[in-house]
Amino acid sequence: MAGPTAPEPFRPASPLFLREAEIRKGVELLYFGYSHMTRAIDEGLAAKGLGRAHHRALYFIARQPGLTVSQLLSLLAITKQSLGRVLTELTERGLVEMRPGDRDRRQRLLRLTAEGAALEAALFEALRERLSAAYQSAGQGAVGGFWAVLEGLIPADERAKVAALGNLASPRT
Amino acid sequence: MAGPTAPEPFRPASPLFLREAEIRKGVELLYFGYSHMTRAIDEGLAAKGLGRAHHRALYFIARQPGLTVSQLLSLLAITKQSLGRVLTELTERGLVEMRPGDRDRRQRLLRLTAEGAALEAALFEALRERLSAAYQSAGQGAVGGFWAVLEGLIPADERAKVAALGNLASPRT
DNA sequence: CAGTTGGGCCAGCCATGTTGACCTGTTCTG
DNA sequence: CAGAACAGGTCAACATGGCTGGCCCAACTG
Repeated sequence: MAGPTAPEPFRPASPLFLREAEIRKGVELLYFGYSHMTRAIDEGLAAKGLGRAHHRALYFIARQPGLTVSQLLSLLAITKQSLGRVLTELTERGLVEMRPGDRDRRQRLLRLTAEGAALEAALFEALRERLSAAYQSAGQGAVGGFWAVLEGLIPADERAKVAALGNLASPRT
Repeated sequence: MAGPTAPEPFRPASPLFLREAEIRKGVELLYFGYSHMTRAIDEGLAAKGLGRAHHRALYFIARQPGLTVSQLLSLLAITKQSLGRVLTELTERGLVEMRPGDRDRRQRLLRLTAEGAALEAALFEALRERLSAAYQSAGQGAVGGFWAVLEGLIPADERAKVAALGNLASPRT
């Protein structure tokens, strides 16, 4: 389409047209990186007869004990139905327990049982191995950049929810 | 678990026990970042009645025109069956075409039709918007770190395949 | 020629997402 | 206090995209 003249010159250009190669590299690394991270726990999950959906629920409940069903729904961005199935299975297996909120008794506050916490910790161990190896091979300086780009991918409203994950988690009291 | 004394001191510690918070932050950002990147194209795909699986195939065929079915299989890490379904649909819709290899006529070399290339380009546009916004908000310095950590998540053997993606792509000749 | 390899395809299963409707309690509000 | 709004649960039905195992043909390779 472009004339035959310009042989890909140095192009500072409009920032919305960063060089395609850089974008493709990001897309691909994000795809493969994410794949390998998630595969790290598949074995452990399969051993318990659980799937990735179960792990996501376990993970966020571990991260924010006492969160409500609708908070979890909004984090996972799936439907009530889909979450319901997963949550039912997890409670039936004694990995998660729910108790009514005391300010609002309609709510169910979710938390892991001891067994659930042990499973989550074991799965997290696999994630930690992968990620900490990646952090190390990249160097500590790289980690900040890693975080910053990913934060930029998350829409502003959701960014707040994600950032809050760490803060509210009850300390080991 | 730790005594009440040490208020989270500077801890060079064993590298396999990086602070849990840093690992969890990485896990979460990777999860949400990946989610939002992939959601960026769902609308465009739905408009054509295609799914994410179709996009992955389109993407890699666009990236490496002329690759064989088994090369694509090894990139996607799914089974022949699963890929077969997707590839059949894409060829039936005239988005992908296959021709026998000339050195080995058992192979099917995959490439996009003009229509397929147009669709891939349109979808890529959505990805580019998201990612380039993220690159910008993070700053160019961050991008290298982003790449480095993700590369560290990919096992060495696969890393070669991924890195080769860019190089072999036929230039716009 | 025999064996391996690249690719295709059948039937069936499973996990996980979706919709839409409808029900129960609980809380909030006029 | 009555009615609306809300948190949550549940049913039925369906779509997508993985998976297995088996069997096939054509082509390449020793």
